[in-house]
Amino acid sequence: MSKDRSFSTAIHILAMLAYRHPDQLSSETMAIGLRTNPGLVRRTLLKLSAKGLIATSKGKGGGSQLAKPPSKISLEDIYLAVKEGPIFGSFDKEPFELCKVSCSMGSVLANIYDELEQDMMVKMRKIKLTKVISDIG
Amino acid sequence: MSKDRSFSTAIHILAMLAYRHPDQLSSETMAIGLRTNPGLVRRTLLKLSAKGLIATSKGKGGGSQLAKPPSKISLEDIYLAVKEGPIFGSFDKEPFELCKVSCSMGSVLANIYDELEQDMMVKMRKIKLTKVISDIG
DNA sequence: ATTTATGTTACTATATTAGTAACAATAAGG
DNA sequence: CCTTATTGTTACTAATATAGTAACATAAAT
Repeated sequence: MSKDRSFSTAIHILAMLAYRHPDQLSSETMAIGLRTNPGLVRRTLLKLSAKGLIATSKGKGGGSQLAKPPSKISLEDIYLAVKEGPIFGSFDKEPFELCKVSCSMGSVLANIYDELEQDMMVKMRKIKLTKVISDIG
Repeated sequence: MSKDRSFSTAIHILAMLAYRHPDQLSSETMAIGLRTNPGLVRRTLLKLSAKGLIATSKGKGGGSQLAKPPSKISLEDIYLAVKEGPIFGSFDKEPFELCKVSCSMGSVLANIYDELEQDMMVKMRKIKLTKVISDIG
Protein backbone atom coordinates (compact mmCIF):
# COMPACT_ATOMS: atom_id res chain seq x y z
CA MET A 1 0.00 0.00 0.00
CA SER A 2 2.71 2.37 1.00
CA LYS A 3 6.36 2.46 0.14
CA ASP A 4 7.28 4.75 3.00
CA ARG A 5 10.08 3.02 4.82
CA SER A 6 10.64 5.49 7.66
CA PHE A 7 8.90 3.30 10.23
CA SER A 8 10.90 0.29 9.13
CA THR A 9 14.11 2.27 9.20
CA ALA A 10 13.43 3.47 12.72
CA ILE A 11 12.63 -0.04 13.95
CA HIS A 12 15.75 -1.36 12.27
CA ILE A 13 17.95 1.25 13.90
CA LEU A 14 16.49 0.67 17.34
CA ALA A 15 16.75 -3.08 16.88
CA MET A 16 20.47 -2.69 16.22
CA LEU A 17 20.87 -0.51 19.28
CA ALA A 18 18.84 -2.92 21.38
CA TYR A 19 20.81 -5.87 20.10
CA ARG A 20 24.02 -4.26 21.35
CA HIS A 21 22.48 -2.48 24.30
CA PRO A 22 23.96 -0.61 26.10
CA ASP A 23 26.74 -0.16 23.56
CA GLN A 24 27.07 2.90 21.43
CA LEU A 25 26.92 2.73 17.65
CA SER A 26 27.85 5.33 15.07
CA SER A 27 25.57 6.37 12.24
CA GLU A 28 28.15 4.97 9.86
CA THR A 29 28.08 1.53 11.44
CA MET A 30 24.31 1.47 11.36
CA ALA A 31 24.22 2.70 7.78
CA ILE A 32 26.06 -0.45 6.74
CA GLY A 33 23.45 -2.75 8.26
CA LEU A 34 20.71 -0.65 6.70
CA ARG A 35 22.45 -0.58 3.33
CA THR A 36 22.15 3.15 3.16
CA ASN A 37 24.28 6.14 4.11
CA PRO A 38 25.00 7.86 7.42
CA GLY A 39 23.15 11.06 6.59
CA LEU A 40 19.88 9.22 6.21
CA VAL A 41 20.43 7.37 9.46
CA ARG A 42 21.18 10.57 11.32
CA ARG A 43 17.96 12.17 10.19
CA THR A 44 16.06 9.31 11.76
CA LEU A 45 18.22 9.37 14.88
CA LEU A 46 17.21 12.97 15.46
CA LYS A 47 13.54 12.03 15.57
CA LEU A 48 14.17 9.15 17.94
CA SER A 49 16.29 11.38 20.11
CA ALA A 50 13.58 14.05 20.20
CA LYS A 51 11.23 11.49 21.71
CA GLY A 52 13.78 10.38 24.26
CA LEU A 53 14.19 6.90 22.86
CA ILE A 54 17.92 7.21 22.33
CA ALA A 55 20.82 9.25 23.68
CA THR A 56 23.34 10.61 21.23
CA SER A 57 26.75 12.15 21.81
CA LYS A 58 28.75 14.11 19.31
CA GLY A 59 32.46 14.22 18.66
CA LYS A 60 35.13 11.59 18.73
CA GLY A 61 33.94 8.39 20.34
CA GLY A 62 30.37 9.58 19.96
CA GLY A 63 27.35 7.71 18.69
CA SER A 64 23.93 6.59 19.82
CA GLN A 65 22.56 4.17 22.38
CA LEU A 66 19.18 3.34 23.81
CA ALA A 67 17.99 5.81 26.42
CA LYS A 68 15.98 3.11 28.15
CA PRO A 69 15.87 -0.67 28.21
CA PRO A 70 14.29 -2.45 25.19
CA SER A 71 11.40 -3.59 27.38
CA LYS A 72 10.35 0.03 27.82
CA ILE A 73 10.27 0.91 24.16
CA SER A 74 7.17 -0.01 22.18
CA LEU A 75 6.35 0.11 18.50
CA GLU A 76 3.93 2.87 19.35
CA ASP A 77 6.77 4.99 20.70
CA ILE A 78 8.66 4.43 17.48
CA TYR A 79 5.63 5.06 15.31
CA LEU A 80 4.88 8.34 17.03
CA ALA A 81 8.49 9.40 16.61
CA VAL A 82 8.47 9.06 12.84
CA LYS A 83 4.83 9.33 11.80
CA GLU A 84 3.98 12.33 9.70
CA GLY A 85 0.36 12.07 8.66
CA PRO A 86 -2.68 9.84 8.64
CA ILE A 87 -2.27 6.19 7.89
CA PHE A 88 -3.94 6.49 4.47
CA GLY A 89 -4.06 9.41 2.09
CA SER A 90 -7.41 11.15 2.37
CA PHE A 91 -9.60 13.20 0.05
CA ASP A 92 -7.93 16.57 0.05
CA LYS A 93 -9.43 18.20 -3.02
CA GLU A 94 -11.74 21.15 -3.01
CA PRO A 95 -15.10 19.39 -2.60
CA PHE A 96 -17.73 19.60 -5.34
CA GLU A 97 -20.27 21.79 -3.59
CA LEU A 98 -23.31 20.22 -5.21
CA CYS A 99 -22.47 16.75 -3.90
CA LYS A 100 -23.04 16.08 -0.24
CA VAL A 101 -20.80 13.03 -0.33
CA SER A 102 -17.95 15.03 -1.82
CA CYS A 103 -18.41 17.78 0.77
CA SER A 104 -18.31 15.41 3.74
CA MET A 105 -15.75 12.92 2.51
CA GLY A 106 -12.69 14.68 3.86
CA SER A 107 -13.83 14.73 7.46
CA VAL A 108 -15.53 11.34 7.28
CA LEU A 109 -12.34 9.71 6.09
CA ALA A 110 -10.25 11.60 8.62
CA ASN A 111 -12.42 10.26 11.43
CA ILE A 112 -12.30 6.71 10.15
CA TYR A 113 -8.55 6.75 9.69
CA ASP A 114 -8.04 8.26 13.09
CA GLU A 115 -10.10 5.52 14.66
CA LEU A 116 -8.21 2.81 12.80
CA GLU A 117 -4.91 4.37 13.74
CA GLN A 118 -5.81 4.66 17.43
CA ASP A 119 -6.71 1.03 17.40
CA MET A 120 -3.51 0.09 15.70
CA MET A 121 -1.51 2.05 18.23
CA VAL A 122 -3.09 0.09 21.06
CA LYS A 123 -1.75 -3.02 19.38
CA MET A 124 1.64 -1.40 18.80
CA ARG A 125 1.84 -0.41 22.43
CA LYS A 126 1.89 -4.08 23.36
CA ILE A 127 4.83 -4.90 21.12
CA LYS A 128 8.15 -3.98 22.71
CA LEU A 129 11.64 -3.91 21.30
CA THR A 130 12.38 -7.02 23.37
CA LYS A 131 9.92 -8.90 21.17
CA VAL A 132 11.66 -7.67 18.04
CA ILE A 133 15.03 -8.75 19.41
CA SER A 134 13.75 -12.18 20.36
CA ASP A 135 12.31 -12.59 16.86
CA ILE A 136 15.76 -11.94 15.50
CA GLY A 137 17.12 -14.72 17.67
CA MET B 1 2.57 8.55 6.44
CA SER B 2 1.30 7.52 3.09
CA LYS B 3 -0.04 9.57 0.22
CA ASP B 4 -1.69 6.63 -1.47
CA ARG B 5 -5.28 7.62 -2.01
CA SER B 6 -6.62 4.45 -3.58
CA PHE B 7 -8.42 3.33 -0.43
CA SER B 8 -9.99 6.74 -0.01
CA THR B 9 -10.99 6.83 -3.65
CA ALA B 10 -12.66 3.44 -3.37
CA ILE B 11 -14.55 4.43 -0.23
CA HIS B 12 -15.62 7.67 -1.86
CA ILE B 13 -16.94 5.89 -4.93
CA LEU B 14 -18.86 3.32 -2.91
CA ALA B 15 -20.22 6.05 -0.65
CA MET B 16 -21.65 7.80 -3.69
CA LEU B 17 -23.20 4.59 -4.94
CA ALA B 18 -24.56 3.80 -1.50
CA TYR B 19 -25.94 7.29 -1.15
CA ARG B 20 -27.98 6.80 -4.33
CA HIS B 21 -28.51 3.08 -3.93
CA PRO B 22 -29.87 1.34 -5.94
CA ASP B 23 -29.41 3.93 -8.69
CA GLN B 24 -26.79 3.64 -11.34
CA LEU B 25 -24.05 6.23 -11.73
CA SER B 26 -21.64 6.74 -14.61
CA SER B 27 -17.90 7.07 -14.14
CA GLU B 28 -18.18 10.60 -15.45
CA THR B 29 -20.70 11.61 -12.82
CA MET B 30 -18.57 10.12 -10.07
CA ALA B 31 -15.43 11.76 -11.44
CA ILE B 32 -17.02 15.15 -10.83
CA GLY B 33 -17.60 14.44 -7.14
CA LEU B 34 -14.09 13.06 -6.86
CA ARG B 35 -12.61 16.00 -8.73
CA THR B 36 -10.77 13.70 -11.05
CA ASN B 37 -11.40 12.13 -14.45
CA PRO B 38 -13.49 9.17 -15.55
CA GLY B 39 -10.55 6.97 -16.52
CA LEU B 40 -9.20 6.99 -13.00
CA VAL B 41 -12.61 6.17 -11.58
CA ARG B 42 -13.06 3.29 -13.98
CA ARG B 43 -9.79 1.71 -12.93
CA THR B 44 -11.03 1.62 -9.37
CA LEU B 45 -14.47 0.39 -10.43
CA LEU B 46 -12.84 -2.62 -12.05
CA LYS B 47 -11.26 -3.65 -8.76
CA LEU B 48 -14.51 -3.21 -6.87
CA SER B 49 -16.33 -5.16 -9.54
CA ALA B 50 -13.78 -7.98 -9.38
CA LYS B 51 -14.61 -8.41 -5.69
CA GLY B 52 -18.33 -8.38 -6.36
CA LEU B 53 -18.99 -5.14 -4.54
CA ILE B 54 -20.56 -3.42 -7.52
CA ALA B 55 -22.29 -4.36 -10.76
CA THR B 56 -21.39 -2.50 -13.91
CA SER B 57 -23.08 -2.39 -17.29
CA LYS B 58 -21.59 -1.08 -20.48
CA GLY B 59 -23.13 0.85 -23.32
CA LYS B 60 -25.70 3.60 -23.44
CA GLY B 61 -27.52 3.99 -20.15
CA GLY B 62 -24.82 1.95 -18.46
CA GLY B 63 -22.97 2.65 -15.24
CA SER B 64 -22.37 1.15 -11.84
CA GLN B 65 -24.44 0.34 -8.80
CA LEU B 66 -23.92 -1.52 -5.56
CA ALA B 67 -24.13 -5.27 -5.94
CA LYS B 68 -25.37 -5.64 -2.36
CA PRO B 69 -26.90 -3.41 0.28
CA PRO B 70 -24.58 -0.96 2.09
CA SER B 71 -25.03 -2.93 5.30
CA LYS B 72 -23.27 -5.88 3.70
CA ILE B 73 -20.20 -3.99 2.53
CA SER B 74 -17.44 -3.39 5.07
CA LEU B 75 -14.28 -1.34 4.95
CA GLU B 76 -12.39 -4.60 4.97
CA ASP B 77 -14.08 -5.63 1.73
CA ILE B 78 -13.05 -2.33 0.20
CA TYR B 79 -9.54 -2.52 1.60
CA LEU B 80 -9.01 -6.00 0.21
CA ALA B 81 -10.26 -4.86 -3.17
CA VAL B 82 -7.68 -2.12 -3.57
CA LYS B 83 -4.80 -3.11 -1.31
CA GLU B 84 -1.56 -3.88 -3.06
CA GLY B 85 1.09 -4.54 -0.45
CA PRO B 86 1.88 -4.41 3.25
CA ILE B 87 0.68 -1.50 5.29
CA PHE B 88 4.20 -0.08 5.72
CA GLY B 89 7.20 -0.32 3.43
CA SER B 90 9.59 -2.96 4.73
CA PHE B 91 13.32 -3.55 4.55
CA ASP B 92 13.79 -4.92 1.06
CA LYS B 93 17.51 -4.45 0.52
CA GLU B 94 20.02 -7.22 0.20
CA PRO B 95 20.86 -7.82 3.88
CA PHE B 96 24.37 -7.17 5.18
CA GLU B 97 25.45 -10.76 5.84
CA LEU B 98 27.64 -9.96 8.83
CA CYS B 99 24.78 -8.36 10.75
CA LYS B 100 22.20 -10.67 12.24
CA VAL B 101 19.74 -7.81 12.65
CA SER B 102 20.07 -6.85 9.00
CA CYS B 103 19.62 -10.48 7.93
CA SER B 104 16.45 -10.99 9.95
CA MET B 105 14.87 -7.58 9.57
CA GLY B 106 12.94 -8.31 6.41
CA SER B 107 11.00 -11.24 7.81
CA VAL B 108 10.66 -9.75 11.28
CA LEU B 109 9.04 -6.62 9.87
CA ALA B 110 6.86 -8.62 7.51
CA ASN B 111 5.49 -10.58 10.45
CA ILE B 112 4.87 -7.50 12.54
CA TYR B 113 3.13 -5.67 9.72
CA ASP B 114 1.03 -8.67 8.93
CA GLU B 115 -0.11 -8.91 12.51
CA LEU B 116 -0.94 -5.21 12.67
CA GLU B 117 -2.81 -5.43 9.40
CA GLN B 118 -4.84 -8.46 10.46
CA ASP B 119 -5.83 -6.59 13.56
CA MET B 120 -6.78 -3.54 11.58
CA MET B 121 -8.90 -5.62 9.26
CA VAL B 122 -10.87 -6.98 12.19
CA LYS B 123 -11.70 -3.39 13.03
CA MET B 124 -12.49 -2.57 9.41
CA ARG B 125 -14.81 -5.54 9.21
CA LYS B 126 -17.03 -3.89 11.79
CA ILE B 127 -17.40 -0.66 9.87
CA LYS B 128 -20.00 -0.91 7.13
CA LEU B 129 -20.90 1.46 4.34
CA THR B 130 -24.09 2.28 6.24
CA LYS B 131 -21.92 3.88 8.91
CA VAL B 132 -20.12 5.96 6.30
CA ILE B 133 -23.44 7.10 4.85
CA SER B 134 -24.82 8.04 8.23
CA ASP B 135 -21.67 10.03 8.96
CA ILE B 136 -22.34 11.99 5.80
CA GLY B 137 -25.82 12.79 7.07
C1' DA C 1 45.98 20.29 16.36
C1' DT C 2 44.00 16.19 14.79
C1' DT C 3 40.58 13.02 14.56
C1' DT C 4 35.98 11.36 14.56
C1' DA C 5 31.45 11.97 15.06
C1' DT C 6 26.96 14.46 14.80
C1' DG C 7 23.72 18.23 13.05
C1' DT C 8 22.28 20.39 9.10
C1' DT C 9 21.56 21.89 4.55
C1' DA C 10 21.05 21.70 -0.31
C1' DC C 11 20.71 19.01 -3.88
C1' DT C 12 19.85 14.87 -7.17
C1' DA C 13 17.81 10.58 -8.42
C1' DT C 14 14.34 7.19 -8.21
C1' DA C 15 9.96 5.43 -7.52
C1' DT C 16 5.19 5.96 -6.82
C1' DT C 17 0.98 7.91 -7.68
C1' DA C 18 -2.17 10.69 -10.03
C1' DG C 19 -3.79 12.47 -14.12
C1' DT C 20 -4.73 12.59 -19.20
C1' DA C 21 -6.02 11.22 -23.74
C1' DA C 22 -7.51 8.19 -26.98
C1' DC C 23 -10.02 4.55 -28.86
C1' DA C 24 -12.04 -0.19 -29.57
C1' DA C 25 -15.96 -2.68 -27.87
C1' DT C 26 -20.54 -2.80 -26.25
C1' DA C 27 -25.32 -1.77 -25.61
C1' DA C 28 -29.56 1.07 -26.15
C1' DG C 29 -32.78 3.66 -28.87
C1' DG C 30 -34.51 5.58 -32.57
C1' DC D 1 -28.35 0.21 -39.03
C1' DC D 2 -26.86 4.61 -37.54
C1' DT D 3 -26.13 7.46 -33.60
C1' DT D 4 -25.10 8.06 -28.97
C1' DA D 5 -23.42 6.97 -24.47
C1' DT D 6 -20.81 4.21 -21.75
C1' DT D 7 -17.22 0.94 -20.17
C1' DG D 8 -12.64 -1.50 -20.73
C1' DT D 9 -8.10 -0.77 -21.88
C1' DT D 10 -3.78 1.08 -23.15
C1' DA D 11 -0.05 4.18 -23.44
C1' DC D 12 1.63 8.09 -21.95
C1' DT D 13 2.78 12.48 -19.10
C1' DA D 14 2.97 15.09 -14.90
C1' DA D 15 3.25 15.62 -10.13
C1' DT D 16 4.67 14.22 -5.80
C1' DA D 17 6.97 11.66 -2.41
C1' DT D 18 10.76 9.19 -0.91
C1' DA D 19 15.33 7.82 -0.85
C1' DG D 20 19.93 8.79 -1.56
C1' DT D 21 24.15 11.78 -1.81
C1' DA D 22 27.52 15.20 -0.75
C1' DA D 23 29.40 18.70 1.84
C1' DC D 24 30.60 21.13 5.75
C1' DA D 25 30.15 23.62 10.19
C1' DT D 26 30.09 22.20 14.93
C1' DA D 27 31.40 19.57 18.78
C1' DA D 28 34.09 16.55 21.70
C1' DA D 29 38.03 13.56 22.87
C1' DT D 30 42.86 12.80 23.07
